Amino acid sequence: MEFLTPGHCISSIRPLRDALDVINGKWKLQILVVITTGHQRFREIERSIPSISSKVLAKELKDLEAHKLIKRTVQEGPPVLVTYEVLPYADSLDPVIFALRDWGLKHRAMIMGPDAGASPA
Amino acid sequence: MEFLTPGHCISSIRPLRDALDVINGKWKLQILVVITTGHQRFREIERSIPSISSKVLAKELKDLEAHKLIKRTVQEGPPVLVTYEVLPYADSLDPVIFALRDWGLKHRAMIMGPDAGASPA
DNA sequence: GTCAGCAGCTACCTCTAGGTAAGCGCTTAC
DNA sequence: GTAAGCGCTTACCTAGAGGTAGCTGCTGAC
Repeated sequence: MEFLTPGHCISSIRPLRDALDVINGKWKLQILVVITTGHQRFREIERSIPSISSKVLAKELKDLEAHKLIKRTVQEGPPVLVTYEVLPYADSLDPVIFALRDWGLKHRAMIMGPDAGASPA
Repeated sequence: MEFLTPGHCISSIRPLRDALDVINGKWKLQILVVITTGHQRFREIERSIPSISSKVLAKELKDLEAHKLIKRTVQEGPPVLVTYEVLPYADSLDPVIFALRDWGLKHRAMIMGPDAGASPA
């Protein structure tokens, strides 16, 4: 880590805090992934994320919308439909999601040992 | 995001959760960065991270140690010294830290507008 | 009529992260 | 002797994250 010299400490920490302030909690990135994979309806998203509740989902969706990461669209009709989609800006989070996902895979492998390639559930 | 098709949803989410379970909270990555930059002593780390308390720092350091990300070394002497250093395994988190840091920078720039390059504090 | 689905919202609770303040035993410096 | 630094620890508190349950008004299927 050549760029991380003592003097640059604060300048490395502040952006980290900025990022963590936005994507904190355990749900936001998961929700982004799920919407990206094509689940655009509220109930659909809810069912795609194990053990999330509708209350939490509603709150997180509002947060994500406030941060300009997703867009909520209401299709009027007699059956009112709501769809969520990720905004282009959310794509900038891809490196974060990839890095986290990769590390999660490695970490699980390290904890389970090399003999546990694909654990169920 | 070509790899993210609906069918692969769960397989993308689980690693994400695994990772978030380990580096949750707003402090752990910051602490790793600070130790990496050469601050190895408790008080030093504490002073390097704005507004962290010794209580929280002590707890987070224990967590990081339990996750095999840092090592605590006690140098006996009459003045007992404790040093913390990141373990090689923690380097695997570099991509995560980089991605987060970069995104934090971009995000701040986007929020502040292009006219706010380097804000004070 | 009844049940299910849609997209949430409300009220209630618990649990944890985290903040505040103080103090411990030790050592060195003044 | 007093103050300050070291590496913490304890006790107390608040804020918010998150879980549980049930409900709304609407529509469509049986």
